Amino acid sequence: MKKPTQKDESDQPNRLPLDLGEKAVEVLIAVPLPQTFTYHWPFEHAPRFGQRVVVPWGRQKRIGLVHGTCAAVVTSAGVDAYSLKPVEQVLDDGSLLDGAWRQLIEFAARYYHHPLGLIALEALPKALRVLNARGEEPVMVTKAQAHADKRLQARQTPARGARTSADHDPTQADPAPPPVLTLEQQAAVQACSVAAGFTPLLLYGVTGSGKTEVYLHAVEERLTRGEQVLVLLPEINLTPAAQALYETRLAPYRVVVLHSNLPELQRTKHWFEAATGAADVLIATRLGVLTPMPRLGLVIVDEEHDPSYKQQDGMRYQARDLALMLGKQRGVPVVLGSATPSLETWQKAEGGQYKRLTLTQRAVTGASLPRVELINTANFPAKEGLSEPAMQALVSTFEAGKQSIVFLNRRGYSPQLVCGGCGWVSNCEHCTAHMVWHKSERNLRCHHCGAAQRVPVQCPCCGNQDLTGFGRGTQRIEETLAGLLPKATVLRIDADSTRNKGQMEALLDEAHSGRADVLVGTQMIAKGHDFANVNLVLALNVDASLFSHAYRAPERLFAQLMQVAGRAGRRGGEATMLVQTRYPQHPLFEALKAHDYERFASHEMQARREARMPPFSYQATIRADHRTLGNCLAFLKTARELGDPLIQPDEPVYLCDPVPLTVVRVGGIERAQMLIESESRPALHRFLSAWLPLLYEHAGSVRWFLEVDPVEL
DNA sequence: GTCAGGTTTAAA
DNA sequence: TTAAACCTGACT
Repeated sequence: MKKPTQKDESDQPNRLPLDLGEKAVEVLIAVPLPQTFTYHWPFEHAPRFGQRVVVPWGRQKRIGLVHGTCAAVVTSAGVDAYSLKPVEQVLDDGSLLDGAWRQLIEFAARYYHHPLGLIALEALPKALRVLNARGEEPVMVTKAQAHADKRLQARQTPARGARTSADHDPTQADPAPPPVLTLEQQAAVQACSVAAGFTPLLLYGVTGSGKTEVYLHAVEERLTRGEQVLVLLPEINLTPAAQALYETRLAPYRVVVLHSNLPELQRTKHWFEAATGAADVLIATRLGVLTPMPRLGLVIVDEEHDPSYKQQDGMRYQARDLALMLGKQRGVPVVLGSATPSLETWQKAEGGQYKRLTLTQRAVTGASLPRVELINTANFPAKEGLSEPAMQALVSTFEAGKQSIVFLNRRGYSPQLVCGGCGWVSNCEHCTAHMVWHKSERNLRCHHCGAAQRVPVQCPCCGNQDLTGFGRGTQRIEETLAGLLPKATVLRIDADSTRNKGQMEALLDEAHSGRADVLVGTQMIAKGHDFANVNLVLALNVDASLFSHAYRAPERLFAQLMQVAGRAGRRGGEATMLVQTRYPQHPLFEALKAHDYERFASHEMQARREARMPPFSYQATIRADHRTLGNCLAFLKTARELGDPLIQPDEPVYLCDPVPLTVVRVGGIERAQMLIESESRPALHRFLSAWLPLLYEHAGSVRWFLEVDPVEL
């Protein structure tokens, strides 16, 4: 495929520049091509950046975004400048997409080497980027603006610190008065308010130290200045509680939420409110970082270390990194909050590029972090997953009227079903993975491709009826606990039990009300929830992550364990966390016992430095997908041959051997990848820019994509 | 000869 | 990304 470079005027002597005055526009279209598309502008009024237009596209029509005007057009291959197709319709009488927004998406396109048109249009709500059946769309901006003005008028200008809505709503019980800030919290809030211009701040605080209170005060302070605030959270699950809290505490300011599970209409409305400036606070998951916010004054990234900030398809961006760029471009402070910062962030804080605000104590007086004890499974073998001391602790916690959390990062009943006769295992026919036995749903499910089937009554291979589950997931532990504590209420919180709308809230309600005695769950229960009565945390099945060949696995495990530990003892009293492991002497546990993130970080940082791993080097991967692994590897091999001559001697870039992914086949597609490394970020990017155009020409039927700063290798 | 299915290509 | 054109193998 010939890939024309936009406005490439070099080496094309026989092409005539054509003066179209202001009569041509460049339009962004949602197609995976790096260039803009040029159209004739037949209207009297001038085009504006960000206006949506309807343009002919092949034999259909598409919505595009005006990206610029061009005075002169050079005809490029296949395009006759005299027959530029005209823009058919202008959908907006203004534009909500300002220069600041443009800067951010242009940065994202450059940094992630992803087509600008795709990024720009995918950042808009669906209703604004997809032509409806009638083929015409209303003119939106005036309407949105009018709506916004109405909202602004409806909101009485609040007195500083006013909390009117809570006072006036008789249906609502009096909320607890906001807690008094500790000195550390006050200092952190102070640092956020004096921050002027782009200031990256790391709010480093142990779990329960009241980071949320710091956010609330910092946000409120920005709101009184008439600024907007963007609050990013790692998971959709965390948004309802955050919304409720921000709404009561910051009333009557307007708080809106944006995430991918929101009904389409809501999403459009909230986006408009943020983009027109009608909303004051936007609480959002990673996709929120690309929302235009005209009065933006502060960005908060809560749990900045969380891997969910990394988008894992399409443009594979890291929302935390884009949030920092957003802050830099807009000249506003960015607060990154975490008890266990990512090593990338920690390195910047240690180096002084980020200002560190530390909260060392739990905010509730008398609340302390749980005592961490390791149970060596060599000495106390586990029966049905639970060792003797673990069972005793669960029983006595229940008898004392306290709640326990059992953390096991694996859902389903058993990770595989095996035949006692012939050794058959429940492999997925589309993936190199086992199908997980879901006992309560009575099926086998592949967690990679989603395939499901009934549980066979007998072995499909030898007919033996002796089929047993191998390994334990949350469902099986739930069953075991029900047997161990027959009088207790055991609740399971994982992706399966919270699948339907409202289920998560219902389960959390029950947990908070105290009706539940034991909560079994995956990492989902570890994140952000403020359980008052939990005194025991039991972590199971952690050993796989200790020696995983994925180099970030220990970092993730440590963060998860610190996070679940933080669910215990939030309202005072002695709390305990038990970890079942065969390797109690592992240094990760030493740091965990001391609740010492810094020790863990410096140990891990040293290892990364020695291995020249991020953050001491910069990486990208090329992934290749095809039905046959051979084609994937062949493409990557070609890619490497194309890349080698592009490497500059003074800017070393290393192309590693192409390798199949650990899970080679998913949904019948085989996958392989090649790692590209450099100790210089600019060198890496210069190389990628030169290299990628060549790959477009050699892909054939292999599907490929680039990932910058990959998290999983 | 027709049909279903996958693959390639073009889009201003 | 999307849709139509193009190609291939299976089957009446």
